[in-house]
Amino acid sequence: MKETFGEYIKRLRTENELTLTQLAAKLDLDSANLSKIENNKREFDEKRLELLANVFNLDLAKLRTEFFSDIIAKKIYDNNCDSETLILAEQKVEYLKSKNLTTI
Amino acid sequence: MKETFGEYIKRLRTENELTLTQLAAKLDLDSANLSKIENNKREFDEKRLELLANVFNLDLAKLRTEFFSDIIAKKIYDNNCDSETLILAEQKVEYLKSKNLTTI
DNA sequence: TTTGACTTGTCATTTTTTGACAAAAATACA
DNA sequence: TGTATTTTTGTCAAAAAATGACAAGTCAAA
Repeated sequence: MKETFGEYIKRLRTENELTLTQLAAKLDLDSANLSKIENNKREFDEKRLELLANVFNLDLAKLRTEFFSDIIAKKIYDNNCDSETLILAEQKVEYLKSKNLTTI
Repeated sequence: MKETFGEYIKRLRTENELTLTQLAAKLDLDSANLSKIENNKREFDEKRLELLANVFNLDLAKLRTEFFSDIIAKKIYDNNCDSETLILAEQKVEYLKSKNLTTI
């Protein structure tokens, strides 16, 4: 079963026997805020992905996939989007690629 | 072939022979900003979806699907996310549903 | 009951988004 | 042509959202 990005960080942290304070320091983050991230009450900031990958020796590309899939899942979930949304999104990605569009 | 949400609005507008100014007024929006939306230089604001549906007599649910798929597609595209991202996202949506999680 | 680990609440600051307007560019058309 | 209309682009103050920081709370183990 999948987990949220916050739960993923928490698992990494506990498996590596780090306290919130210890990991927060490595991520240049307040431990209280890291707690919120782990409990899905704040978002992890994209700019810390590389740092996170280094701390736990993770593949950055995979971590990015975890991260962005999480953001997308939350958007779908929070807005009660129907099952077609992701299918349509995939088509639109292809369209954007084909047009080489510069979006906002 | 799919189109962006902005292009979709532009098509609706021109097919219905409205000027930017005319449609912008109906959407309570500055025509200059509507132009930017149509040209993928600004985002359409979710709060105007219902208004848009009314103006062109569209199904709001379908319009929402168009809208959110667009946002997701742009995120994927802008961040060069790999093809697994959407698959993972779908799994995470199921996970969120199963846990009835309240996200941010 | 003290200590360390974690959680929650709050708020000023920073960052991002939005609305609004001016002006330039493109288009239509007499 | 010249002029009116439409569309696009640039800019910026104001509004909204995200972030960092810190205080104070709970909880569990020693």
